[in-house]
Amino acid sequence: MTTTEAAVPSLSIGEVAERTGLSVHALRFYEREGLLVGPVQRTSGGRRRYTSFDVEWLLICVKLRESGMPLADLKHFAELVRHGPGNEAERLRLLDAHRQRVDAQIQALEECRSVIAWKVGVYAEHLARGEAGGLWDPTP
Amino acid sequence: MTTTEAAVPSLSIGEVAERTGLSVHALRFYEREGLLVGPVQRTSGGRRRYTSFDVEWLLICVKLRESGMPLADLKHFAELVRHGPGNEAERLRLLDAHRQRVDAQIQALEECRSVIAWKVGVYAEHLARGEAGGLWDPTP
DNA sequence: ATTTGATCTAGACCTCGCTCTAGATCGTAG
DNA sequence: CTACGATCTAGAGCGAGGTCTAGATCAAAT
Repeated sequence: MTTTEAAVPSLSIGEVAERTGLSVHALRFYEREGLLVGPVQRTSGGRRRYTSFDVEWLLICVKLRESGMPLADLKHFAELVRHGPGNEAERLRLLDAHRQRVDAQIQALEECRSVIAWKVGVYAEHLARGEAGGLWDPTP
Repeated sequence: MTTTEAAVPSLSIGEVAERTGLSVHALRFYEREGLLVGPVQRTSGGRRRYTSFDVEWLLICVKLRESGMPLADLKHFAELVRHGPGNEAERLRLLDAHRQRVDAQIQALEECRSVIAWKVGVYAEHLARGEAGGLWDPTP
């Protein structure tokens, strides 16, 4: 013990859950599914200890998941990183493909947004006019 | 109440599937789940005939679903419309709440996008430099 | 020493949103 | 009339992504 603690903080699963927004269940699930780059360290008593690298990786996972990357792709990415250098081109392809999907998703959402906003406007106007106006039903 | 009888072509389920992008299975499923405003008309032989109103509504449903509205909310919206006028304020709330969620989603995606784009940049640069550079692993 | 709370494993279970199957019927083309 | 494809119903099945349970163990506080 003594001086080395500050360099490798080593968090418990609960602390990691707090920091990543994932539940402890999800953390264990991700590990089982092979979504982590390396095996999580354990204490003598068998409890998980996460390094800051683990947490960083998990934060990336969260971002990728948030943006709709399937767990399978995440797993693939983790495998690539796990096998070390030499496959950066593939990692790049994977990420870039995902970025493109995200772009498409943003575009689609913006289109939806404008359709919805227009509808909201229709209803708002209708209400403002004291609901006397003609609002035909299969909502215009 | 509509002006043109000829403008109500009455489509089969297959045709509606084509036009909406939903499968025939999904169309029957949506109907069972009460996601449609009215009951779909039937031929004497029991086959569904969709009006252009049905199709319009379904196209709205598709947009709302695409942007992540759960079927339960869609059902609620359909119920409001089904019960006719008088609840426009609630319809407005429902749609506007969804619009806000979509906005948040777009924002989140844009954040993800920039994180990913940055990472793509890191890998690309690394590769351009002939992968001699230092790429530490839990992907920087 | 005891209690309390966090964590452990393995595996069952859940929600969501469809998708598919089976077996019957309809309707049109030859 | 016969075939054949589209449609019908009821209900089972599926894949994704977790979530939850049971029963045990660990670690810290009283």
